[in-house]
Amino acid sequence: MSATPAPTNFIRRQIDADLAAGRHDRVVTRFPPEPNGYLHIGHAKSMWLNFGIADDYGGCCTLRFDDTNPAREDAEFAAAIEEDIRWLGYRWSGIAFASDYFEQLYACAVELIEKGLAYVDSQNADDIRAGRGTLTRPGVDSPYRGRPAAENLALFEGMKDGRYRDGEMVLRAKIDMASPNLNLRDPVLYRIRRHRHQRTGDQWCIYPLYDFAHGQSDAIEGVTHSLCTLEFEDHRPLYEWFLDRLTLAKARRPRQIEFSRLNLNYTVMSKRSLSQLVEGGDVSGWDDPRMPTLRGLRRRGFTPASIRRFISLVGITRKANVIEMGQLENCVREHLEPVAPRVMAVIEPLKLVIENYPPGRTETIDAPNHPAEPGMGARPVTLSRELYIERDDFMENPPNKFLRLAPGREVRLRYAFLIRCTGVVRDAKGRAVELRCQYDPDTRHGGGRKTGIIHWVNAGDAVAAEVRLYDRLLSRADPPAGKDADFRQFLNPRSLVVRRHALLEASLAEPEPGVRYQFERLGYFFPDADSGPGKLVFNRIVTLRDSWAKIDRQRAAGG
RNA sequence: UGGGGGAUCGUCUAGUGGUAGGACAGCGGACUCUGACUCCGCCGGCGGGGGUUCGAAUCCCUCUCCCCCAGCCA
Repeated sequence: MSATPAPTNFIRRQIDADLAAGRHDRVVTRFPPEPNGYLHIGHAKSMWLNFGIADDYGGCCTLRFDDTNPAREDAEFAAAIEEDIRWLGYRWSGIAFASDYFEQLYACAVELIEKGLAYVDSQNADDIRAGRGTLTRPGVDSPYRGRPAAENLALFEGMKDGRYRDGEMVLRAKIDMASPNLNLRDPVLYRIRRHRHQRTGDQWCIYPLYDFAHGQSDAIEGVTHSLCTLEFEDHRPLYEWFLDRLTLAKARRPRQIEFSRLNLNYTVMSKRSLSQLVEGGDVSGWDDPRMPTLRGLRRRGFTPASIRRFISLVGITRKANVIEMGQLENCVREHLEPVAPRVMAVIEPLKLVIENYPPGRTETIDAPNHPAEPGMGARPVTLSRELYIERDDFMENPPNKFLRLAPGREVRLRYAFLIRCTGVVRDAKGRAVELRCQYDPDTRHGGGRKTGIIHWVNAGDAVAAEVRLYDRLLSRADPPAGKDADFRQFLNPRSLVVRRHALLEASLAEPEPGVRYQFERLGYFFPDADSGPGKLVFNRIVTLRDSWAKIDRQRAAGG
């Protein structure tokens, strides 16, 4: 067992310094999703950080929904988010909504107006955009920038009271239209939006924007460290600009610290891209087992612990990164290997008849549920004259290192005896449909491993099932990312392979709820939500490491 | 080409003037009734160039490359 790396990072060091300097005497963080979609594994990084830090420092972490844009948000998303957070294993110390603070935020806006730091702009969106300038050219002042405070106050109140049309005017901070930081070029604080809000209903027709709501919400909640992703770095001066000027919680200001977001290769992570997959029908929904959403990972069979472990391994820095999917896969293998009960299942069955095994006879084998954990017990497995093996475990003209079955070759049936292939029954097209074998009863407890070992199921009592084999969503590790880039052309056509005629050993007729099984030699599997009485559907969470596949690939590549 | 960030093995990450370490991947081997697991070994890195210093991934200068920002989204 390797030593767990010390869970330190630049953020924790900053917190240590803040505590040492007496800037704060406790630690308060928050996890602030917008309830406009489902959580994905990138959010897991934020949760790991925010909840983890609060926990380790004896502080608290609230769940705060950033619900400042009623046009995009709804209560169903909020409920789904809560469910996903709990599933991942995190518990919030309190729950809040930015909309809880609408009244206070409004008061903050009034305070800014009174101080001459905000004004109502009657330009339309296009004019505001034009006036903002560009990356290299400064903006120009709005013709309404000089409105006296009293007029702004009256206008803003009118906005609140619904006396103007949507988009007719906005409230802007009066900062600096020539700032090299575009966020400081008189950012919009409030817009008029007549849209029923999931929580406040029709009480408001003006809504604050993120930049104005977030920092103040942090301050109201007593957040000490506001952790967010790197793209908000340029917003920090604005975050602080408000805090510097508002009477709200001036003494103990939250500190915003940014870290880089999580990226995984062979998939996409942005809400935009994920929506495209769902809307384009490329996946079955937000919980499709191929999706990097928490719901997708959950349905696939990933464990919360493996995801948390993954995040802890990946670490927290400010560097752009793309983590290898293999890292995540390894984490779930690492979790499941010592705990997953072993069973035998044949995904693509090929019939096998043991010619010298008496018809009608059966025997029962006690197969251990785990090779290294006797405490996990054993289950009975039936063996008889007719079995099914994996089609891949037979090859007519095997290459050198093929340790499986082939005409004339010998192999061990897992937990049973050696068999030798003595004949192949073929269909009209010459495809093998049945193997004839002879077994050697004296090899039942043979020691040492001299042949290959293959798994099998008994024809008489095997259970039918559908098995869904998942692979990476995309065929390309680094798909095009931009707004107009079409990553969908790189969808992996084999990201889902359905095997409808799999056969499982009889013990799997009623899978234990919540248990991830290892199908020996194949991978880890979990019952899909589509499973029901009389219909078994298993998802492959991840394959086992497979050095034969590697040899095979090399052979194919090298000729 | 304005501003803000970032560059350490293939990938992620530790390091904060004193032997560049870990994880994953890869390669080789041992073990094995899972080509699994486990174990052992190997491979492989400080973006480039200067400077300071007894000593630099770390400090200074310079160059290069990468990411983010022009929503009344978050």
